[in-house]
Amino acid sequence: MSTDFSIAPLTPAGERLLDAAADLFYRRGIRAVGVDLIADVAGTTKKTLYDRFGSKDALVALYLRRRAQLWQAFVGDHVERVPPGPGRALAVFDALEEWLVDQDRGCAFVNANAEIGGTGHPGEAVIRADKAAMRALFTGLVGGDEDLGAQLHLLYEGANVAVTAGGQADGIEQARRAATRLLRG
Amino acid sequence: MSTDFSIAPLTPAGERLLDAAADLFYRRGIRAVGVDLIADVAGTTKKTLYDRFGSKDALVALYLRRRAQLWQAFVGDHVERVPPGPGRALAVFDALEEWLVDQDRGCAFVNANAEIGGTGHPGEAVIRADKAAMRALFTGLVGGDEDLGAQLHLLYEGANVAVTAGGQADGIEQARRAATRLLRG
DNA sequence: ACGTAACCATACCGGTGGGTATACTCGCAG
DNA sequence: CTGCGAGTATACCCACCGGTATGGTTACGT
Repeated sequence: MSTDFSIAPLTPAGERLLDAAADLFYRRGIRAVGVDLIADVAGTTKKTLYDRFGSKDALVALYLRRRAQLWQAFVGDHVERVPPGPGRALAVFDALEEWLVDQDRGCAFVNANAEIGGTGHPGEAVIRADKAAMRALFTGLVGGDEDLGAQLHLLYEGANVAVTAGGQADGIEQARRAATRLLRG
Repeated sequence: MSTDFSIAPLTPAGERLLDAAADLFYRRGIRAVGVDLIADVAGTTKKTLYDRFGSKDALVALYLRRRAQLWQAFVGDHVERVPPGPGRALAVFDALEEWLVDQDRGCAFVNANAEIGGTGHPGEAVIRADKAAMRALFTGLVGGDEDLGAQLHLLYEGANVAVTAGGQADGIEQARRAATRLLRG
């Protein structure tokens, strides 16, 4: 299970382009955002975009890879601030709650999958890898119990959807409560 | 909570258009499908499409409304085949499993939300309503316990995502097991 | 001093997007 | 027999899509 999606260093304009693309792709959707707009927002030109990334698809894949890195670092930090034990699994839900304050369009990977799933797009592998990583994270936090890890992961994904697409304000709190009950065995 | 999205009767060409649109929107995504293609697949013309539906947005909203009706009827049938009791909540997961055999692109509402969420699109209300209906269904099936209903709903949404975007083959089975444990109190 | 990588500006390409216009045929109800 | 709703066929509109071409300006390493 290769989860190593390292990102090569970028030139300044390339960095600005990826920043702008990430923000626009997440907030408006991938197909809804054209390369002209990305270059505009980044304060550069389409030429530079294609010089750096080669294609829109490659830029999309890079956006997803970087997003996976950022989120996994974010949730990792949250988890490590809690003493080892069952509380660490619950800390993932705290991390999600905090993350969603700014990122109110839900899971970027679920959203991207809606647009590029089943097309052979280079970003699909990144989506799968992130979901597998989250499941593995939960499994690790509960001492290797793969069933329990998978079930906590379902609550995590469900909370994300319920809050975002369903407008259910207490989705994460409910997920935490259900997780607590599952953790009690 | 208005969940009444009745669908007016359609002319024959209108029916074919809605059928074609529903299939294409679900399988390829909303923005990825143009009105020309829809008219083509339906064996009619763009003119007729606009005569019947007025705009692509209206057609999308209708697609979502009809999809919600179909799914809720499907899951309702499954539930009613099981004797009253906790088994009925588990039957929803059986329904989902069966449904996903053909509909392998996951939840149409989650996917649609990825594309039109936050844009003021007429379809957004349908998405929210379907999620609320599913939560209410679970709550009703467990005798009105809103917390338990919401938590089962999270497992349902999570399973849908894990199977589709995550490629997790046993997602529904894990959801069933977690649900069983939550139902045991 | 020279090459080169990074960047900017602009124009262009074919294809497609949603949506409109015109004009014609059919079947049916008054 | 006339009017109308449904449908067909085709052509058109402008905006935007992803992607390319040309040509020029900096700054830096050798």
